[in-house]
Amino acid sequence: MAPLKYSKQREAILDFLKTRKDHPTADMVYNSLRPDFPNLSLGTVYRNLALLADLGEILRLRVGDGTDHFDADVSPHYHFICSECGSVIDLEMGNIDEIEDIAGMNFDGQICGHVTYFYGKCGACCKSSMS
Amino acid sequence: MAPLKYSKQREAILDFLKTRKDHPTADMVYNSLRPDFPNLSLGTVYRNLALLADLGEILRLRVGDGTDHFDADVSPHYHFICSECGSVIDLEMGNIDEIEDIAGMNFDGQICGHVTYFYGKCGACCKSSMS
DNA sequence: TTCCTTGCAAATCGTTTGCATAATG
DNA sequence: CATTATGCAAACGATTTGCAAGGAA
Repeated sequence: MAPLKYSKQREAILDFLKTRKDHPTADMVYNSLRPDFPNLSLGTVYRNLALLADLGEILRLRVGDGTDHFDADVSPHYHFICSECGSVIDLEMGNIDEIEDIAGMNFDGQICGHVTYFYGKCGACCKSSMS
Repeated sequence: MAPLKYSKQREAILDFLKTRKDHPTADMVYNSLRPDFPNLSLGTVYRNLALLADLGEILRLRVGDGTDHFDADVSPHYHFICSECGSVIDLEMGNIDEIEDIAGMNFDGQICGHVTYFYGKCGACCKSSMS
């Protein structure tokens, strides 16, 4: 559908995301890449993030803070969002796909996916608030 | 904290939400109430929805379609979002709170909540697409 | 040369906010 | 009367888009 041509901006955006585990926003990507691409435009960042997400090369996380976060780790895993500092952290946890079966029991449609975010206070915030 | 005064707009907004099971957006609330309140303003709708959500009288649902949906049913339950028609449907399903325990097992912070949305094709869309 | 991609700026969309006025307690 | 709530419009932040120019195939 889309013959897709190479662009060094897109490559840089994907490479950058792969180096990060903190799930940056479009703006963070933009600002981090500006030193290397002085006339990079925010529009290009948004366009490529959307494209990469559509291709399944990255994940778009709608964590509920108003701005989308992105993750180059597309393997199935879950995220935790700290209610204090807002950081988005990967969770290493067992499979919970059975919740789809539970959800589908009294439902007359097809469930083929779910999105789950966990909330609370992260380790760092727990420590720093030992008041 | 907030001495809260009565307003017929707020009452109408809450009453309206209670009559609906389809989780309207702010704009839907606004348009549905306009016949009764010709000079109701969208700002008032947003202000009251935010207020009611803060008070815990309604739920704000961030289903991922860019606009918030609201639900006057504040009892614990889950939602399904149809990927075809976008409708937001209540699910009657058993408790899955154990996913928080599973998530917390290898995590050094405190997990005190989760948000889960199920996706797929709703009953109506399944029927209408029996191609 | 074709047409995808970029940079830039303007436009959109959902939502929030400032302010003068109206309504509540 | 003290204050909260409203309507209106302007302001906002995140994201998208139109367009002319640049770069890949």
